[in-house]
Amino acid sequence: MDKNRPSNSSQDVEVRKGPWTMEEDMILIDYIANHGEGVWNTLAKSAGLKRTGKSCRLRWLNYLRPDVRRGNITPEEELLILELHSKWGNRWSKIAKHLPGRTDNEIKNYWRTKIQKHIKQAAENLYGQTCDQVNDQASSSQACSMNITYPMENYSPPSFQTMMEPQPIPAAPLPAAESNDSYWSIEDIWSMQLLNGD
DNA sequence: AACAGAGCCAACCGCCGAGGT
DNA sequence: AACCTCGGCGGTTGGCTCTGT
Repeated sequence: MDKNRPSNSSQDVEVRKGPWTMEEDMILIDYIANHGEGVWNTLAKSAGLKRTGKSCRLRWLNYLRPDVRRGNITPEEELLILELHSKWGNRWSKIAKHLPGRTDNEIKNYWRTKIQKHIKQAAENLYGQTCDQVNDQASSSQACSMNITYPMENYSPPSFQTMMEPQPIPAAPLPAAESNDSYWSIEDIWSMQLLNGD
């Protein structure tokens, strides 16, 4: 049984799903502006929205909140995401707390699209195999499960152009930090992410 | 211009832990 | 202690948009 099933009580109130309309957005914004965030299920009912509390919360946090930043992830943000992901793995909300205005959902989506694509490419370049093949091997290797971190205070970010240009493939999967002017290249980080099992 | 595939992202789903009764 | 409700989280999906052929 789903513990999060909206508490419709006895009367099966119709619950809307799918994309939010502008009217719904306005209702939600207006209600929160006047009453603040409260118990989401109550809020949804009181505001007259035929949505679950969870849906309202998600919409507000990921889209309607005034401090939500939208648009491209900056190179600095990308590096921070990589850094924090290496520490915490898929703890998106935790990572998002360190990126003001970014939501966990946005970071998660960004990771799945942009960064995983780079990891896949790096893996194929490194091993001449498909990412699936590499993942199969990594998942069976104890060495690949270790959590590699790299101190941010010692990190000197490369330029955006450098990051986006194809880098020479490192000879070893885990190059020494000293081998590249004392900081990790973006490809190194991606490779490490790969070997961490992601 | 039309189609197919890839990319992107908003939203839903299911699980878990906290807190209240 | 057991149960219930709620908020929060990570994973997944559906559909829209973009890009290449």
